[in-house]
Amino acid sequence: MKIGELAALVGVSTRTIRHYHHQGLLPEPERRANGYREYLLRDAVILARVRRLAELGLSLDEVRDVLADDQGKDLREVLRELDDDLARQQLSIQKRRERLAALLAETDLDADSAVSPAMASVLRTLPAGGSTFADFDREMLALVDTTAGPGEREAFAAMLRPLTEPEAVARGHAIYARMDDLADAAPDDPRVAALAREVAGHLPAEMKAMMLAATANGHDQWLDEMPLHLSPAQAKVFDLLMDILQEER
Amino acid sequence: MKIGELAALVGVSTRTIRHYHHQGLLPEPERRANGYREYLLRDAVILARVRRLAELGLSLDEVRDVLADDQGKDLREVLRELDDDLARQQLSIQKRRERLAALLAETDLDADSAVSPAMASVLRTLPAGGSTFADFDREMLALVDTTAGPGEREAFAAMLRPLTEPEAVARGHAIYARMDDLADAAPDDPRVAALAREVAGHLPAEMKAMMLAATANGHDQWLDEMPLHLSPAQAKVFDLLMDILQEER
DNA sequence: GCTTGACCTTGACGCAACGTCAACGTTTGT
DNA sequence: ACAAACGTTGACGTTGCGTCAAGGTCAAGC
Repeated sequence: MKIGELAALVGVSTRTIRHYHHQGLLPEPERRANGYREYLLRDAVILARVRRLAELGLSLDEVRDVLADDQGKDLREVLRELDDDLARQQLSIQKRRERLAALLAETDLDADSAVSPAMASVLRTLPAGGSTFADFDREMLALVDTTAGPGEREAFAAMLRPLTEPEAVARGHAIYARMDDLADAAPDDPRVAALAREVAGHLPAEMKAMMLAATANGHDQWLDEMPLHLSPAQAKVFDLLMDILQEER
Repeated sequence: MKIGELAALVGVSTRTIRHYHHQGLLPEPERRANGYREYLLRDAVILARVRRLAELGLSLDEVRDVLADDQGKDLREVLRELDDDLARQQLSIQKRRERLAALLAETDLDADSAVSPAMASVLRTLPAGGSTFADFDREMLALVDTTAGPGEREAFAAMLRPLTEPEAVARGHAIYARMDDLADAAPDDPRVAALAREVAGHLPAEMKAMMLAATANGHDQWLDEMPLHLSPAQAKVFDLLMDILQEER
């Protein structure tokens, strides 16, 4: 039979058959005088076998291997690996669907897709007006929010809740202003230490605990990544803050 | 921050970041005097968003679309489609794992991977010695076996069981020989009609039913595909056989 | 004999989402 | 001062075919 007939018989495209020839999965058959490939039933059998394995999810390379040491010895091994692989895929899809469901539930309430709704509501009430450092802080919070896992986001936003109360907002506003003032200050400026203490008094206990845990945990980077936008004095505030937190513990 | 730092911060490769630039997913940042890209925290936020969506399984094109009409209006729609897609994938993986489990159970008993074990056991007892037509028949059976669904295979093999009993094997042997004899005969040879009647008496009732159902069912091809290897007289045997089956019904 | 349409041939590019050189300039640490 | 590490652009490799491109072949109808 001709290639189109074989293709129709087994249910693949002629391109697929030629591809398999090229990959050595299906031997090239005899040619007719006109150059057409002349297939026999055997070829259909082989092709059908290849398709069966390929449709199970084996790569063409794996199919070739399996067909090569035809003993069925290696076959079971490969199939088991494949099954493990599929099991993993199932799990990962399951997790993705769960995250999706959470995301869908969220966006039903709040259309802001940039950050989680929990964080969005926090950001709405945090001080923002014109402070360079406030902008920096907001971006940092947004970043943490987007990189966190689904459950972590709510926990993180909950941690920030105390900072959204009117008193705390006013106090935060002042802190941002004092941070801005340190933009060009020297690291040993007396305002640095004072501000660190102020911040230590301002932050919720849970947040301090998390910051300590994060630095202890090898996630030391979260501070070291940012100094690009912090002046030396501002960076020093963070250093001192961390020292204070360690002592408090 | 430089590209490597951004990459480490968000947890992707620098290549990925440049790829996103190229795809317009992440705006190209300012350059330093030396040509290095200079990233800000905003970029990290955007990049993290892209990654979140991409890891959910959105294509980069879809991510771009979602980020474009940022209203979250289209987002839910896309997410729902994605969820449907994932559900379908879950199902297909589930089916594949079931087929795999069946295949593994089979191959534990029988290492012949060319055909199903049920068919293998049938083929082992069917007559085979030196007959051209017997070879043809075996190949056709193997082809049907490999192209059939998992459940169908056992049913098909079961249908052939009666033909593996000693008496039937001897009779089949004779039929094959008579088929071989018709290789160069004319279609109106008297042996043709006689052989068709013999075959009709030889085949199990269930198999006849299936053959009739297959031809009635638009699956008319199963005969028309093969004549390449059948002489005109041999093809005529099949035609007459089908006529007889129709009358019997 | 000629056209038309349905096949066949080989060859090559396209796709998704990056990985991985290559060839070269820059920065950083000792 | 020199090597290691990092940055730049550019281009090819991967997987499993789909999809032209540019023809040659064959059967049928005029």
